[in-house]
Amino acid sequence: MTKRPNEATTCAWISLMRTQRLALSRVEARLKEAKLPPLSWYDVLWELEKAGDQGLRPYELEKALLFAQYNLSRLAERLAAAGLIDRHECSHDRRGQVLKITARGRALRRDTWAVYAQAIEDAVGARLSTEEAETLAVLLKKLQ
Amino acid sequence: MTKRPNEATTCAWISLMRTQRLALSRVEARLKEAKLPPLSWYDVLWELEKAGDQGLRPYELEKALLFAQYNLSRLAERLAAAGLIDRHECSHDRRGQVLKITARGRALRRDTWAVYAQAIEDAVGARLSTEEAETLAVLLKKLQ
DNA sequence: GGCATATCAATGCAGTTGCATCTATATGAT
DNA sequence: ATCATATAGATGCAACTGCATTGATATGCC
Repeated sequence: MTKRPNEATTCAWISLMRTQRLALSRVEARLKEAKLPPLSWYDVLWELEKAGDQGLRPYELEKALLFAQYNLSRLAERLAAAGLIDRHECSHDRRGQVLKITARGRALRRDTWAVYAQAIEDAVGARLSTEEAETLAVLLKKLQ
Repeated sequence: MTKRPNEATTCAWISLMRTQRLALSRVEARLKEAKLPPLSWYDVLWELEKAGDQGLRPYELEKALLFAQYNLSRLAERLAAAGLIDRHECSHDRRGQVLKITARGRALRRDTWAVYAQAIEDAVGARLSTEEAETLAVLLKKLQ
């Protein structure tokens, strides 16, 4: 069945696209200003830090972060080149590898978070009450 | 003053980033499936169609669509090459130009909307009540 | 085991984006 | 009018992304 979006739906769609772009560009600008790497680096480092010693497989990161396979492959290459992660052989699947964060990676993640947290607070926290933020998150999750 | 984002704020931030990516990729996939150009083309064509006969200056489009100047410059080049817009000299500002949609451009915009509208309905309309969509739009606009 | 199929990750190539800069013209101050 | 500054838009180059494909291994079926 085909059904046209109503006014509210279209308006929500447009707001979603615009707001995300605006908010993201503000936050990315802060990171750049602080000479920190882009958010995608943070996202990978944080996932790996949470994963701890056992690390994560690239395909697990792909799913967790919604990255395209080839993008993650290249991002991992850059992170490894920068000494922020290590790529280990995977013992029980010789096609694969295991990514683990290094001490340098943890340090950079921590430094990035200092700036990132403030930027999130400015972009979101300062503009919504706690209750509004909760409502927003709930509504957004319905779209996922 | 520095203040850390609270749980709700962080959660809203993450949902905003993830949900937009997911929703956008679903919609773009539909367009691609239908062999239609990407959303950025639609956005420009629609702005120009709304602007009517007098067209719009590139810098006006930049502001309306939050495009970087160089991106719009190149996008306009591609749209013009595809015969979807015309670039006219600007009578009262010889640095500038005026962009106007062509008949082909209008036709493509219309065809794109048929698919786009359905995709928005599936990505948003089908997942939220009208009231929820309105609330979502209001909350998102507070972040702009 | 042997083969067909699926999954993991890398990569060549083309297209796009970001950054910095450039040219041309407009605007404002004197 | 002259000059300094600001704005409109284009562009060279490097980085990144998307697409399609590849190589390597794993898994399921007979």
